[in-house]
Amino acid sequence: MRSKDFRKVYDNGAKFSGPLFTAFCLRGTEGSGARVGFTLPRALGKAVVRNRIKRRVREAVRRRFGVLGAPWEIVINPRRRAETAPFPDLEREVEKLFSRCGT
RNA sequence: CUUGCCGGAUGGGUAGUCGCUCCCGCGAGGGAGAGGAAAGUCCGGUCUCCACAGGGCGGCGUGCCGGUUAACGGCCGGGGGGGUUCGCUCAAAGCGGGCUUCACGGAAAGUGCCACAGAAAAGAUACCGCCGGGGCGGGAAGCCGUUCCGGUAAGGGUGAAAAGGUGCGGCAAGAGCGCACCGCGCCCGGAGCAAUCCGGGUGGCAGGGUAAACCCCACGCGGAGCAAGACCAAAUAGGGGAGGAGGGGCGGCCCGUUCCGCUUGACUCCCGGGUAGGUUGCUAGAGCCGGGCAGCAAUGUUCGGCCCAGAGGAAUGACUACCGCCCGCAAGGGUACAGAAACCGGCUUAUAGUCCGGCAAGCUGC
RNA sequence: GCGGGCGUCGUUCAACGGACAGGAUGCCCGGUUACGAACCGGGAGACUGGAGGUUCAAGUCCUCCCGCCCGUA
Repeated sequence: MRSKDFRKVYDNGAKFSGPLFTAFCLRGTEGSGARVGFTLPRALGKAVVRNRIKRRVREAVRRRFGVLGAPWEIVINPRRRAETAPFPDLEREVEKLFSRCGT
């Protein structure tokens, strides 16, 4: 069912591009919690690189999760730069995305 | 001492804040949490399910000998080739040592293929040359030219490869034709479990290469894979069974609403298969650490101690500070290869620094 | 997890184990034309993905790596 959810967000969601990642956002049904998914294709690098990117992005999302008011369903496609970019920059980008969803 | 190359070992540490997965606990809280290769998936097993009388054919794999193991194409030991280096020796040959390397059964079972060159490439062969004899021509003659018949594998030339090698004798010229040494085959004796080695005798010598060409011989192998497999099990559709109206249809008695039989069947109950989903398999094991014993070793065995990730689109982290190590006067920079997916034994490949061993250069000292 | 295929001039395809790895297209030069296209003539362009091995000889056979593609549960 998870891959169906991803499909749904890709097909119907709004697209936001940034320097560190591309995100697809879709307003979820009221009552259910907000959900964020990540995609890490092999093109991003080997397993070590993919793991590191995922953990940094997830940490940034975790720290700014409160900014998100409504139960959005968001899929984030990180770029390769997300591995080496300074963490505050990554955090700022995530916050920008979440606050735009709020409006 | 400094570089470079090749093997082997190792694979940074201590705190703080905020998180993740699992376990223990009523709770507060506590505990555990990537690797030597977790990688490539090149081999072998464990474990599951499926198949299976026996035998033959076929297919795939392995290939000196012995050991080791659950098993292996791995590992250990030994043997035999090749390469390199050192020593013995005036030198060569030879012998011995070190290092290193080898898919190392069979080409006297059969088939195929060996380009070009070359006379000839596999039942050998006579192109040139060499030697003997005959004919013809020239010349006074020695002899020269030419042609025919025969001998020859020493020499030339070709080739990756041409029917043992070197030396002496021998011969018309030659030839293992004879002899010595080396090589090879066979026989005998000895050492060794064996591969094989050593010694003696004997045969003048079998006979090109290729099996990572087909093949022959010996040995081994049933097939799939944890998305294996097992259990629980919605919704919807459909299947089977039981009951079944006061509904529909057909039939029985002459007819029929009363009676009886058959059928259909709303509806009720039960059953199994099974999808989504969930649970399990799932981590105590050919396990790790230390010691003893057996063995040259791989390895085996025994005693004591320890419990060391189990997730499931997948946790093991993010950030900060300080200390290591390397580069730099400093500011500062660098700190490899790389992320478990049922589990285990190997192989292969990647790897910054640091340490150990070996080799090769260069510099320096005695 | 399992099992199958491919890698050759810039591109796309050839090459019984045997000479200088061959076309097509593209590229360059010259001709033709008033100038181009088309056409004609000539030329360059590859150590066959990498490293070893077998063989007298390897793009081809064998082993190990690298990269890419496909099938399947």
